[in-house]
Amino acid sequence: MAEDVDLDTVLGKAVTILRAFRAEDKALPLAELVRRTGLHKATVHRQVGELVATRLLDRVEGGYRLSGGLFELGMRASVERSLLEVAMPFLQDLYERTHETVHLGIREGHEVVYVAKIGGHRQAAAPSRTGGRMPVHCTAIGKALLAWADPELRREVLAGPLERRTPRTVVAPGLLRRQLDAIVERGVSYEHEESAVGIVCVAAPVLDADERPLAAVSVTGPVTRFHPESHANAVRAAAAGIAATIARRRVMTDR
Amino acid sequence: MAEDVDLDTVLGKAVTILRAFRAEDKALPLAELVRRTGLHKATVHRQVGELVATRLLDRVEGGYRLSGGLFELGMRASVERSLLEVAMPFLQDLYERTHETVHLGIREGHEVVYVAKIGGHRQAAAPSRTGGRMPVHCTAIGKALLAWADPELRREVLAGPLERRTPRTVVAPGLLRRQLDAIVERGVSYEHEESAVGIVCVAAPVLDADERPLAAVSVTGPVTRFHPESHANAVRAAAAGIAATIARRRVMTDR
DNA sequence: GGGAAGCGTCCCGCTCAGCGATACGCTCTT
DNA sequence: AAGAGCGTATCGCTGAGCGGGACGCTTCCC
Repeated sequence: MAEDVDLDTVLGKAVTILRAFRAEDKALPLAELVRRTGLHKATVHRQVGELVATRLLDRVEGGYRLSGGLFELGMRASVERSLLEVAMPFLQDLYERTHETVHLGIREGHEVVYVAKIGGHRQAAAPSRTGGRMPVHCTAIGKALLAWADPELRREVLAGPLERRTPRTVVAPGLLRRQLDAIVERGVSYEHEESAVGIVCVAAPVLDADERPLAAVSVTGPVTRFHPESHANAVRAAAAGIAATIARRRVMTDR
Repeated sequence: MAEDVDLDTVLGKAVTILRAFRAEDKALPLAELVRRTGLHKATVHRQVGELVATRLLDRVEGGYRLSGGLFELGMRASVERSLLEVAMPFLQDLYERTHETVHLGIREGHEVVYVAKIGGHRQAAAPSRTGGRMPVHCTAIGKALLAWADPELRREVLAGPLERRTPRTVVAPGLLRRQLDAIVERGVSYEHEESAVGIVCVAAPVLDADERPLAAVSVTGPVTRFHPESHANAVRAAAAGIAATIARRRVMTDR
């Protein structure tokens, strides 16, 4: 999946085990962890015992699962927290105006990490999850972040392989480049069933004083009833509001 | 601030260091970590180095902070996730009807852990944070969870010391017991400046088929403009909706 | 019903990763 | 100048962690 860690330090193994869990897993049996991590059975067994003792894992019938303590710990991560606290009111407004699924995402490497996802009863069946990842090139948020990114990063992504997620995923570097240029000009990015069939999306970047993208906001809906163009202004306004608040409070000094 | 772990296993130390971070900390210097954990300076130094290598900590100017990777990991914790996914639409509705801060919390020991907090621009200055903790006896959510809890747990809390947070915190076991009984009868719990001055709150429990409390929902506002009684029905309805959805989907098998 | 496969648990000797006392260099403050 | 506080580096000792292996259990299939 992503970058592996040290592999043979105690902590490295523990983290490898924790990362073996996916969001969709309810509980994983020991053998499955052995398979996913490639570690020795005895090692995983012992390690997992310690992880339970330190309350990072819960032992449940059918195996192990990530504990609530880990959830607590994760919510203390400062960058995500402060961004989230500033952005939440604007995301709420956006949801109220559209009543469609609202996302807040940041870029990490060539992927988008969703920091927040809020939606109502009729929300579209988007594959995104809070804390989940998606490639940058096939989502509205990702394209917004990429459009305002360093030229070097943009080049990297355009050069690297562009994974095809649906028939409409943009995998031609030339086309993607033209889209990115258009995005900067318009101030918003669109996605038309490029990451999941039936889903469309509009996003706008949260820019700092130097026009660098800190995050991006999006509204997502099913292609059957959702017209991204008609929400472009709302999304732009939300992103601008977040940016202004950040500038005022001077949160997020780095990254 | 709760149960410590093993202390002298590698993982125990690492977790102790991670737990030394509070939600309000931006970045902690090495020396502060040494102070909070009580570990040897050299040990913390090395350990912290490895935590950075495993991407659980970020090194930033001024020290270290919990990384985005930890946030990701935490969001995969299954219990919190599934509860949150089911509850979110109802919390959104509740926010839209009240435009005050909405909380979702679960009980862990004698404390409440906030799983979600959503609010708008005018939100009350509540001390709660997503992933944060508060004592059960001084919050509306806590009292709701306690009112429907096992008699044994109720007894434990009533017997234990009841920390005074504000002049209005209920610290008399007799009074608290009478409140809890009234809560069960009414179906909602109230808090009048018992955890923080200026803040009032109304909460209702999410009950499973056996009437055991899985979580609780609350609406919080400043005492100056917010009248908890007038939102009791909305909170009750939201909690009931979540309970019904859980029953239908049969999430949260245990805990 | 017997055998094989998969799983969780336990054991045990080897070795190296982690330990913490100590020391050093740097930046402020006094 | 001296001292305090901090981050970093060194360095032997030792026991925690390692992984090959064995054992008992259940499940599934011939």
